[in-house]
Amino acid sequence: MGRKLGRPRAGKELLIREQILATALQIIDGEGIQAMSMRRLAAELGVDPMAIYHHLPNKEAVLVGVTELVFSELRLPAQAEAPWQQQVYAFARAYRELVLAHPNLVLHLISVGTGSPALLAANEVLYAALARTGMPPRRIVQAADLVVDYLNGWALAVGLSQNSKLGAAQGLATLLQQYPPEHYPTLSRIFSNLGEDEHPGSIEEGLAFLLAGIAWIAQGGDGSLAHQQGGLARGESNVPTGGRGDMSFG
Amino acid sequence: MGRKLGRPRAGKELLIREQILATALQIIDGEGIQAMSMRRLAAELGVDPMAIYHHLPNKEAVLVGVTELVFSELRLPAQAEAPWQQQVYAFARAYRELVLAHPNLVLHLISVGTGSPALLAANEVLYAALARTGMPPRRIVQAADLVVDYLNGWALAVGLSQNSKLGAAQGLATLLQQYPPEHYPTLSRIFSNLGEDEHPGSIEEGLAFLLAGIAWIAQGGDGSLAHQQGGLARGESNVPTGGRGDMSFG
DNA sequence: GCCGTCAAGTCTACAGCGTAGATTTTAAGC
DNA sequence: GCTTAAAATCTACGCTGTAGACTTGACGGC
Repeated sequence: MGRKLGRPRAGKELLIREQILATALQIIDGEGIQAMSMRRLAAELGVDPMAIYHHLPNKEAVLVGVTELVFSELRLPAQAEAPWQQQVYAFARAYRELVLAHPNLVLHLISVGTGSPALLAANEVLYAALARTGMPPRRIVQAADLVVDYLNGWALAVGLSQNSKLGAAQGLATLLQQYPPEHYPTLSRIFSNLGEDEHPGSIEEGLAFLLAGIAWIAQGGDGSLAHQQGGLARGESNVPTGGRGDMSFG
Repeated sequence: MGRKLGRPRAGKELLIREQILATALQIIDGEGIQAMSMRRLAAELGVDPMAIYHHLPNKEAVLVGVTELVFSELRLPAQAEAPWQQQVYAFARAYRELVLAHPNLVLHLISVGTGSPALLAANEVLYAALARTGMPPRRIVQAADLVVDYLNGWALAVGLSQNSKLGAAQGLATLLQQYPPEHYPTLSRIFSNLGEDEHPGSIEEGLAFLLAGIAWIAQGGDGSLAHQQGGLARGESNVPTGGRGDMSFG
């Protein structure tokens, strides 16, 4: 019988860590993360399920390994001479490419990725770009958190809308059609006056808003509501800008 | 034996949809979403696992029901007179309260929530606030997407860091200590010049940047890199602002 | 009052999951 | 040459979601 037992000849091992992770990524990219079971992965490798455990301690380790494999593809063009806005754009684009290449892995990219050295390098680029604004460290960290949170939120939306191929706003528009227009007047008005050719995968528009805000505050804007026509005068803002978690309504 | 069979007396039903969802939420809040199995839920209700299926078609329906239950708690103060920035803040705060009250449900709040009528009402508030900036519909949708994506990214970070109680930047700082400072010079410099008392749960600072950017563009800023000292002069920006998905590096 | 239909709950069972433990064979180290 | 350890397999356990059959009692129509 073709039943194989015992340790294989040298160099004839059936499995290596690299192959396991590559195959796992293939399954995830092709059929989603829920299709990636240890048994399925083993079948794909033509091997007993338990064989994998000689190379990786458990399923979580496989997923972490796959995530690090993907993050290792992250390559940033270190253009130290460019304006900081372009550097942030470059950071965002690199992350965007990763997410669009592996949308089914998005959740793990966001959660597991934090521990990856490749991500540290990427953050070095982001922080260096933001440091060139001249803002104090505290503001830089806040701005970086803002950029990262936005990109993660956008990435998650991409990952979730993989099936429906709709952006968040697009899904809202569809849902809206089930109700009479007067029920949600603003939404109805705005979406009826909107062109058809929006592309939800874009990240530029959001970043444009975001970088404008960072630039404003870096220039000396106080982040309050003061610099808006018809807004509050400087000093009478009642939105806490440096508060310590006071979010109550009262 | 205490073995119960058959249809119960009128009014003596052991289960109602409402109780099932409330108990499921209790499990999720207390022990995380992975603890919420149908068997566990049934045990908590003192009932056979299959009994649940007479009230909800499957586990996914339970989770959707729980999500809608939580979203139904979302109540926005409709202060139509306030400046639009404060209205956006109010929207963000309401969402924040929801997330902090049920961090273990974050992923479902983001993904399943889209179909909930309560979320439509919340979006009506957000869009109405942004419409008061005077921006054209296309910009309003972009700004709303930005706000929603940021809040979702922030919420996901809260959900993921529930165990470690660390913010994204805080986790970065910890990871950074494993390497010599000269390896990631900018990160090292910034984090060493940073106070200890950062509170990662805050959303105000990010929103301050974000609203500043929206206000700038609403005032007539073009969203390019032009309005930054030392940046590009107006018109020579090579960052696409109205592009159609052209994200290539070349 | 009676009877068919349906609803609520139980019980059994199945396929799939992650993985612990024992077993077999062979490569590598002393 | 002997010992140790590694690679792969096999079996088995407890867990999961849920399909299907069964029991009992409520309810509507006659």
